[in-house]
Amino acid sequence: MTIAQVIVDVPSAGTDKVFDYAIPDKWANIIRPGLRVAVPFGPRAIQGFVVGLKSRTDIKNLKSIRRPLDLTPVLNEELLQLGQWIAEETLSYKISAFHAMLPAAMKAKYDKIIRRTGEAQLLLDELFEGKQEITWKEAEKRNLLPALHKEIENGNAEVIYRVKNRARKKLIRTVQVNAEQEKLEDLLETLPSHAVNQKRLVQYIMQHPFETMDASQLAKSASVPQETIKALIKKGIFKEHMLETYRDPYEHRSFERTAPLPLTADQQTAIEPIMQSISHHRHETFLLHGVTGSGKTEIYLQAIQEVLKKGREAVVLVPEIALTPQMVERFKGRFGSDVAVLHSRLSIGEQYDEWRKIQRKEVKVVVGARSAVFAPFENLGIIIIDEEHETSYKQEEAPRYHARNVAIKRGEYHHCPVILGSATPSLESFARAQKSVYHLLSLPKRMNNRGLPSVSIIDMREEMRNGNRSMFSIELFEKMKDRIEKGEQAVLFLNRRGHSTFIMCRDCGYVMQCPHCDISMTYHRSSNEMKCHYCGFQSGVPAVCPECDSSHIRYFGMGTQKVEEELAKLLPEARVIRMDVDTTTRKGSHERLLDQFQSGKADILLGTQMIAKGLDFPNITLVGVLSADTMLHLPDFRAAEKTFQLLTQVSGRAGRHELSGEVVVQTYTPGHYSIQLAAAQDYGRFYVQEMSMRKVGSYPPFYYLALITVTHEDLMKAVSVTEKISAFLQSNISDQAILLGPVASSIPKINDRYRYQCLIKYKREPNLFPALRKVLEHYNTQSSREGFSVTIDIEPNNMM
DNA sequence: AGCACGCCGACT
DNA sequence: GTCGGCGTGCTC
Repeated sequence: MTIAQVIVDVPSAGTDKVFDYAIPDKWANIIRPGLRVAVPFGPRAIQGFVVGLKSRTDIKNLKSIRRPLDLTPVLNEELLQLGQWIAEETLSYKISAFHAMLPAAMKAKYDKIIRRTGEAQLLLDELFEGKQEITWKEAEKRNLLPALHKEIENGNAEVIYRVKNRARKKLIRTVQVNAEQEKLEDLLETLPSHAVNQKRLVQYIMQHPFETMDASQLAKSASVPQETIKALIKKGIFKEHMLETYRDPYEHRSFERTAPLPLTADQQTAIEPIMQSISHHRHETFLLHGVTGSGKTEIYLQAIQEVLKKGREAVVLVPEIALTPQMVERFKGRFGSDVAVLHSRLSIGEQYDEWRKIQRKEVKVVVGARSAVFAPFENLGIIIIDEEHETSYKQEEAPRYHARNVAIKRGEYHHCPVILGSATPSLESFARAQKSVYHLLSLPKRMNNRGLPSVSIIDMREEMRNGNRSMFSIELFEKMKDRIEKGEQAVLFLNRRGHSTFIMCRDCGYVMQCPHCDISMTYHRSSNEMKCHYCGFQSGVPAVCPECDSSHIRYFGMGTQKVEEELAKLLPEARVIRMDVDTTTRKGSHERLLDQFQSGKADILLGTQMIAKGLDFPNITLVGVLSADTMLHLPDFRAAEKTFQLLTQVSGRAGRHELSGEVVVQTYTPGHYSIQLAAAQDYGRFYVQEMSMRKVGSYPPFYYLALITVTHEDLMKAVSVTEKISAFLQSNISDQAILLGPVASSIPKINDRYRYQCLIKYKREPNLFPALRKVLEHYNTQSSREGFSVTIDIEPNNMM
């Protein structure tokens, strides 16, 4: 007998192991590693992943697999191994890792029903309303559970657990005419006179003969309702076929094919080692450091072309917010229908279909966000990560994996190159390139000898001293006016949405805080409400100070809404588009706003983070950064790096084509090296300077970090558990490692839960991971019911 | 995670 | 005496 080893769909420390199941004979040829199966688990039925087969087991009362949920494995041998590796590296459960690697449609839904088994009885008839079964939910709602419980005990009803497979394929109904011309004519006469639709449809198909046709399209063309077609199917006039199809998110778009562009000398030099690696079937990680507009994408495209020529496949990762139609167009334009696109703005069904195209080998290239790194290709020839420094490549929920590490792992397996591209590489990557762990490739110049935009730094303290209390410096204001007159476009960047960052009482200093989080609330003018950007709590705006009843309430700080208002006042002739989370929540709104801007329906694009990337519009000649300091003062050792990256990225939006660009950076700390060096577009010097800061602070890339966060509703409980964990870890690490804390998190309370944490900085600590594992096992099983949550983040993006 | 089993307080 | 509160431990 063969036994299946199964990882069950229960994310907990106690169940994070293999469970053995017997394979019923009828499934013996189907059940293989990588397949999803429905298995009994305690009283329930749940989903599981087969990870292996074996011939014997010590388990006494072995249960059997109920049924397979797939016909072919959804995870191949490589991905099964990769999942287990991710679970180890990120200290998460195997089941969570498997789910992260698959489209959401593969995650099973469960339902629970009560079915009657006994003979017809008066009471049962009443409970079931004459039906054979009712859902648990319905029984709960109608408060029937106590009565039903008795019937279950008496053996008149049973509880059935069902695993629902959500991975549904979309089917379309097609029809073929299954009747001679004569028969149709007969029908036309015999149909009753009121059957107008059927008559019209028969006439239509007599005039427009066809082989096979999509039923809904036929209904539309003949202008009859769908039911008419069904009626004729019943009469045997049509033969129907259900045809499997894909939900195509780019159905109504056509992409113009592009040919490879001639490479510049710099591009040629950069691409050469990549081509070598491809042709020698060799794994190597390249860091492609190229200034904005230096033509990195063309290198990607030509490297991919080479990979396709060799009959292998390519994965391109792009930050989620940069996955604009513009970006997709570049790949679809070059490789046409060989491209699948994967990102979170697709519906679950669309994601599943794109994934199936990859699995069935109908595409050769995948362009996608973080999770596309798991594309189930079996013959990978290259993995490209564009904007490799982007923090969105690290998943913020468990499993907290970094797509860069996963890509390199897969590159090793497939013996293929991994390209990390950026104008502002993360310090970690650049340091590895310096140590020749990665192979550094540089593109120091912009394409076609276009100069980098000129950057001027404006000291806002100086403006203030000169009596300008507006949010725009004289220079920025004049330049905006100038662009509007010339019909050119400007981009204004502010890393903060809402209207005012906080409101404060001028008499007593009261600042309105979120009652659930330890953070000040942001004023939103459009809805006239105070919002907490952490938990979403909203409340009205106080007319008087809740503390001292004073009416002197002032609005401090500026957000995008406030800037929009100011622009309307100061530059009423300017047409402004605002892009932030508040204006782009609806599906497709992101794309629509950018289209409007591109087609010249606005002069100024005002926005947050999301406009910093990938915008490539020829008419932008001015970029204004309203406050370069907002990020710089965050309690984060990467604040300077993030500021540098952001300023460099934003500046790169200007003057990418014929017109030259200018950038105005407003700041209260003009002397800071991250601002100065971003203005000079001098990555090299920034790297040296920032590395020395990191060394002094014992931060990455000199040390690795592990952040342990404990949350609890009760402050004292959170503190004491963090202390215990910290003491335990201290005794399990060497004196090479540094343990900091316990300290309150930089946001000490979110959603009514207090947050305490400790941080470990380490270099080589073989005992650390086993110790962390123990912490999780202990606190997540025993204490979860006491309301603790303990999370461990290896190499955290931020310390909050 | 769910669910059953089991051991203590407040009711018909 | 029993119903039901939720603490404990198991699920192949």
